[in-house]
Amino acid sequence: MPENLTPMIQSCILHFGEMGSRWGINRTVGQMYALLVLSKEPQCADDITDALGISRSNVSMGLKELMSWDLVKLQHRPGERREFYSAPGDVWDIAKTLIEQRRKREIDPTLSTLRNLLIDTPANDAEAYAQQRMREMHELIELLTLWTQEIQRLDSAQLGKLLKLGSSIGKVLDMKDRLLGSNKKESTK
Amino acid sequence: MPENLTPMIQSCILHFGEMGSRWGINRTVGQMYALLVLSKEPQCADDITDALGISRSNVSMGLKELMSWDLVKLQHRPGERREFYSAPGDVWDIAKTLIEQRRKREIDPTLSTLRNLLIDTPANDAEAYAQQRMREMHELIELLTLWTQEIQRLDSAQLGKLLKLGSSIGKVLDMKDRLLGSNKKESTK
DNA sequence: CTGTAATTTCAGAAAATACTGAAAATTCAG
DNA sequence: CTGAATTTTCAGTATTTTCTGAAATTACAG
Repeated sequence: MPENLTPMIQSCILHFGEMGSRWGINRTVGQMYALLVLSKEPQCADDITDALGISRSNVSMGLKELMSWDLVKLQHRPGERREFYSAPGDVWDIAKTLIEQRRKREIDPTLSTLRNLLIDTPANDAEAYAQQRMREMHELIELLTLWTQEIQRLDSAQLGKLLKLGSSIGKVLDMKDRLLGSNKKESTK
Repeated sequence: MPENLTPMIQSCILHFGEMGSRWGINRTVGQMYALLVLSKEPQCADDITDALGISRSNVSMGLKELMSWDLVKLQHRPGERREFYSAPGDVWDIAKTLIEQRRKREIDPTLSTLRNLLIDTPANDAEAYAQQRMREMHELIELLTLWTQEIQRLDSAQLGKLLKLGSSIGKVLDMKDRLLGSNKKESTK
C-alpha cells in the first residue's frame, strides 16, 4: 500500500483487512470496505485502486463481492461515466447488513442441513447420540438467531439510547430473570 | 472421507467442515471438531485419522489448534499410552467458549487498535471524518460485546428455560423498550 | 533404565485462493 | 449510431494455506 493515505487511516484499513481475512472475507475486500467506510466522499474504482495499490481488476471483483453482500451503495453522477461507491453512513446499518447476510449464507443452510439429518430414524446407538447433539445444536442456533433478530429490529437511535444507559444493560437481563422465575403467566395466554 | 462413518454423521461432519472454513477455521479442523461433538466416546488421534481419512500429522496439528481454542477435553486412561479427546457435553458451553475465544482474538485487538488511532488529533478533515467513523465503530462493538457478555453469563439451564418461553423472547425486549421510553428513573438511582 | 508405542515437528508437496494484465464487453456523451 | 471512457471477465501466475511423510521427540510399561 504505497499510497496517499495518512498513516492513521492506513493503519485502520490494514487492521480491518486482517480481520476480514480471519472471517472468510478476503484481505483486499476488507481493506476496500474499510476505505469506503472511512471516506466521507463516495469513491470510484480508480480511487480505490490508487489508495490501496492493487490492480484495477481486483477492485472490480472486490466491489462485485461487496455489492453481493449489499454493503455498498452505488452513485451515478450526472454527466459522468464512472460510478461512485460508498458505505452506509450509519455503522449500525452496516452491522445489521453483515449479520443479516451472514445468517442467510451460513446459519439458514446450517439449520436446514440439521433439520434434514434429524428426519431419519437413527440406525444405531451412535446415530441416536449424534442426532441428539444435532438436535441440541439446532435448538441453540435457532434461539441465538431469534435473539439477534430481535436486536436487529432496533434502529440506531434506539441503540444509541441503549448505549447511554450503560451498565443498566444488565437491568434488561434482570427483567428476563423475572420472566424466567415465574413463567406460568405465559401459558395462560 | 472414505470411511466407517454412517452417511448421516458424515453429512453433518462435512457440513461443519465447510462452515468452519468460512469462519477462518480450516476445513479439517472443523470436521475433526464435528466428529468429536457427535461422538459419545472420547476419540484418540488414530480414531480421528481413520474416521476422516486424513494424515496422522494433520490430526495432531488440528488437535493442537482445538486445544488452543480450549474446545476439547483431554482424557488419560490408566495403563494406556494414548490420549483421548472429547468435546464438552453441552453445546451451550461450546458456543460460549467459541464466543469467548473469538472475542479475545479479534474483538479485543480491534477495540484496542481503534482506541489507539483515536488518541491522535486529526491532521485534516479526512482524518477528522475517519476518526468519527472509528469512534462509532468502537462504540458499537463495545455495546454488542457487553450484550453478548451478559448473555454468556447464563448457564444452559437458564438458556433452556428461555427457549421454552418461545416467542416471548420479544417480551424481554419489550421490557427494554419500556426502559428506553422513560429512562429518567435510571438517573435518579 | 530400555524399548516401544505414541505424539509432535517440520520441510517440502499439493491444493486452494487471490491477483494481475490483457482482451472483451458495456455504457453513454455526442 | 460511433467511439472513447469505463467496467467486467478470465486465463494464467503468484501467494497463501493446508496437508503429508519422515524424522525427532516424548512418555511410560516393564
